[in-house]
Amino acid sequence: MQTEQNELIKRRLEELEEIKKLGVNPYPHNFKVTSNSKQIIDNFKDPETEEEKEKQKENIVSIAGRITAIRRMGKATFCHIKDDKGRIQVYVKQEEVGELSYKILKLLDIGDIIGIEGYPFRTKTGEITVHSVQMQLLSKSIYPLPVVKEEITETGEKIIHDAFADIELRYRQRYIDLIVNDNVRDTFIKRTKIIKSIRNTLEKYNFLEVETPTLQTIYGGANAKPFITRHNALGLQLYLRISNELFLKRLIVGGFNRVFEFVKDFRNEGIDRTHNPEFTQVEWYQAYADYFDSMNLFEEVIENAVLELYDTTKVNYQGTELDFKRPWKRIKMIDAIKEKTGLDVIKMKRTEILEYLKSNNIEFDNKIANRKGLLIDILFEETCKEDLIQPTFVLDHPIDTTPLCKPLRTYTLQQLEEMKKDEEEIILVERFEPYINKWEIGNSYTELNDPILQRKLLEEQVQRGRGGEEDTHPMDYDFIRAIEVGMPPTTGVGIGIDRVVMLLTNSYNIRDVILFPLMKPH
RNA sequence: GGGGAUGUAGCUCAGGGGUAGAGCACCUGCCUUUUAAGCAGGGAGUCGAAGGUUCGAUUCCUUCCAUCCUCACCA
Repeated sequence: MQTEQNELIKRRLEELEEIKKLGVNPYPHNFKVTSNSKQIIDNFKDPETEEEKEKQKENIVSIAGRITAIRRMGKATFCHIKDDKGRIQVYVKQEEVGELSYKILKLLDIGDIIGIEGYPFRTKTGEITVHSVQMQLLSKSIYPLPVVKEEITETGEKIIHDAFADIELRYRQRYIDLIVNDNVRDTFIKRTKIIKSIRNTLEKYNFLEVETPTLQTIYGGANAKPFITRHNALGLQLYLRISNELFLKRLIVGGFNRVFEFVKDFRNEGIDRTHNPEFTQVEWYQAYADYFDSMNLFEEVIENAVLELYDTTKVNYQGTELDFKRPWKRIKMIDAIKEKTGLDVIKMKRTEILEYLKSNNIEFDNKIANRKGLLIDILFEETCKEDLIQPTFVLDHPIDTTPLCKPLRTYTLQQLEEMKKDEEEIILVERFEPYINKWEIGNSYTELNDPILQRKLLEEQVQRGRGGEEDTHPMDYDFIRAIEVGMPPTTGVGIGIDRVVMLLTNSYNIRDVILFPLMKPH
């Protein structure tokens, strides 16, 4: 659409000129607001006598908002204006606001922002309305908004006409989406409340909120493809973080015993309904604690957020009732597989698992065919994940799935040494993943703090990368040094905020919980 | 990247080989308690883009672009 050529825009530009000719600044600098739509409606009391009615006229409020509907009736006009707290009807009579103001009003459109001084009253049809004694244009809109009309039928059913529903436009022009669609507004308010609640719970337990770099010279803390960028002055290749894990652990080494950070992570991978290239996580790290402590805190953090929003632990997501009440179900990955398939993967040979995967048409990257632990992980994902609807912790993954996690405490040092020599032996680590509605919504470890093993595991990752495996963890010698300096026993957690918000706001697509999701330019 | 669907007025949509339709929005007029306000009249479109077939394409074909769904990829 060519802005200059659009008839509606042209018309509005003409109106703008007319307003200026009347000596009125269409973009004044300020307006004193003393109330809002919700407050007025909540505080309104119907007068019981004529005397009271007259008295109410002295109760002048000042509100401002955007015009969302206009009904002109000659020398009087009704509009609905929308402010930060909701919507309210305004009644303007020429006789009362004066001829100039009424002339201006005639030049106004849906989308314009006005200030109103007046007194609340109830109309014949029963709507609480501000009877305007003064009206001021605060900002003239020249780009036409979609006009959404609501009809409330006799049965009380709400019908929305001409909703602004084009998904692409809604994402690309979120400012319009927010003006027009109340449920969108509501979702993002809830998003903020969820983040605030998580922060509150962590602060209650004396976690310190910190900030770590987004631009990193070595990325790490997860297995993912990074975005690559460049610092000109230093002539340096940099990465946008895929995780902040290694920095938060450095802080644990540095003596902050409890830290957390809300971060944008960036992963250069596919986009779908649960993945956006930039997404939000909160990670926290706690010294002198293990993954059992993390499970407890995880449940509490999420349950608190749900309670904060809904005063109940039950939430409907796309027709499924999810109950976030603590304690959540806990199941070991190995047991989940056994329950579902009858297979005892610990006893099985690698080749037997391979055979099972193939005969069940489960696809996987051939490069990992010789890694028994990763095959088990795939087997789990393909067979068990679909049943994980209610909040469930899946525990104790094979060590091959991560180089940053500590083996189970049940192994003796000697056992571990022997297991490492035998490729058929599966070392399990103290890791858990919380699943809700089949989605991983986080990750947690009893963190590896043995510098010798840490170095060895990262070196293996590098070897695997050279062998052609994708998304292996890069070497970070400074991180190794930090662990060598000595990290106390520690546990850490990451939560995918976007997915949690999706679940708690009944949002189908991750883009519905990200204000400005990535869109290709036209 | 594979498969499926969609793209027509500011918004929501219908239509269909012969040059474009509705409701709302917009414009003009009437209207001082309306509320999907009403009544009367009017204007508005490169039919996503580019090629091709055809006397003629918004419609059929091809390619491209964008979006959604789905699969693959993504601890």
